[in-house]
Amino acid sequence: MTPPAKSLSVAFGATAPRTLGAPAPVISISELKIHCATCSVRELCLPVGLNSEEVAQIDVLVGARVRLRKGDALYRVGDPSAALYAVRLGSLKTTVLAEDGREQVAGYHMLGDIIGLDGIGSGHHGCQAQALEDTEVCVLPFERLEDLARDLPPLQHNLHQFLSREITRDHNIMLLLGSMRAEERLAVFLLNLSDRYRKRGYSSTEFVLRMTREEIGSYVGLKLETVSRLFSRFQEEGLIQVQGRAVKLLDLTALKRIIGQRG
Amino acid sequence: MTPPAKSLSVAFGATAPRTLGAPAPVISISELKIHCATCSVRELCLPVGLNSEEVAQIDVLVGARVRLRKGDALYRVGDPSAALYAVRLGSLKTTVLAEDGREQVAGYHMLGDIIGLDGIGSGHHGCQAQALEDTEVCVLPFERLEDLARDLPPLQHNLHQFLSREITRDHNIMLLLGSMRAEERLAVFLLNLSDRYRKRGYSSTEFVLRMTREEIGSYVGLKLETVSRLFSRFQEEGLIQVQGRAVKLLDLTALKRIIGQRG
DNA sequence: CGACTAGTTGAGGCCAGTCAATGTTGGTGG
DNA sequence: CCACCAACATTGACTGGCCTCAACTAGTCG
Repeated sequence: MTPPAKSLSVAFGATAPRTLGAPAPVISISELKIHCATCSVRELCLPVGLNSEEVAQIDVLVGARVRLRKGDALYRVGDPSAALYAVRLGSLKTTVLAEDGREQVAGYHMLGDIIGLDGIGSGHHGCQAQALEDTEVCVLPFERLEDLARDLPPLQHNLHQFLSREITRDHNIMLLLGSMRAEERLAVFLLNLSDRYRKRGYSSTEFVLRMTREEIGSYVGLKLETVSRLFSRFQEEGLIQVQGRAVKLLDLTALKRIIGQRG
Repeated sequence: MTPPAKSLSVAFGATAPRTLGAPAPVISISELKIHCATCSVRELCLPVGLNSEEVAQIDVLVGARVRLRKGDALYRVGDPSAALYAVRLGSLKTTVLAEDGREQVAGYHMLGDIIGLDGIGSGHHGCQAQALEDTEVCVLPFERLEDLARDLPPLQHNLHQFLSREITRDHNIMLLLGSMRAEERLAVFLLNLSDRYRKRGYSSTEFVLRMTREEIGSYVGLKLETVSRLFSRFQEEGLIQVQGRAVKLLDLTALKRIIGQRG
């Protein structure tokens, strides 16, 4: 349909990252090939067994890297969706916007996460992805991904797994938002982060939050003051230690015990 | 991999519907072929243009129908996931379960909806699907669906659209649960139902709810008493007319105006 | 240094939850 | 056909958890 090289730059033109409210976006697009075969996050992006020949085929797929500075948007609501993105470095938040301007953080994404899955259906993004710090993502043009998936059943299955897992993840957040008390929500949030850091080889008990209290609140359906108060209370109770965005989880068992406790 | 006929009954053995709490499930599985080509809900299940030859191929895919009686579970949390299901008749709810037993309704599904999308990733269902009335679904064995999708790019794309749309839908519910007031939530719920009935050729202003107040409440993050009170208030204000589960929307504009109004 | 953003903490209010009593509906069996 | 029962729904009184508003502090960046 579209010539391989060209389609990529078209995709970029359409989904050009830009600082919200800023007039002229400054983005670095590295055309230097990053080979999946030597990429340190490969086992996160491509979890099931692909042999080296198959990985080589995926290498062809990966169009380029995009570098984002803190605050830059990778894509915004309504942008045409032409690609998925694999987080190589840094982290992002995705937010859904209501018509009246209300914002809901739909997810926080770090190393190895695949984002942009929501745009495939309608052809344009239903949410916005924004870098929480300096960030790098690999671009996976979706049309090429579909083509390749037809030849590589394991890749096809992988893709379905990513989509399906995202649905399961969202269901769990719905459970949190729909039926948990403030305490529980924050405990779930912290334990979830802990788990994800652990899986990536970082400390699961000591990390730096990349988002503000307000952003945390938006994610778990609370106001920023409530988040702040709960952090303080958890600290008083010896569950955690907080110093601004630096968090240390002191008592994982107690945190887990909070979840499921009725009022 | 698995012989076509056998794999189907295996799938049924694994995901056998059963009444919750009932000792012996009574399910009707009709082995009679329903041909997609003559199915009245085809344009809902298969939205993009497939030619008649391609539809014939999908016919081969559809394994059987499952009949469910009100209350029967199509699948439950933890059941191995081997198929997607297309709703041919009736309606279902899907619910997520917390470890402590709390239940959150994740969605209501009617004519033409595809469910079971959450199970693909992990290989087992992360939620439970239960019939709200007498219901019939078509079984789409997932392995065969993946095989066929490799030969039929439009089908492949369709599948991705379904998965992606489910994600977008979930994001919108997260927005609702995370940042809307009770009034707004119920207005969104009613307008969403209205819209879906309209798209299916039913009245968009007069319909019968298939779920209890408690189930509505679970879906939108409210208690059943709050749902009941709001229905009464909407009626007093002339927005709707309620008689048990029969609902008539009298003022769609006013209902839409509710959404986005800050406390 | 001043302006700004992010975070903490307190006082008070309100929306939705809780508890409880009563009404309504639909299915079942005598 | 009607009596009965269980599930569902409505409504009221009260409570409480989280939000709102507001003051203050701590960093950060030009």
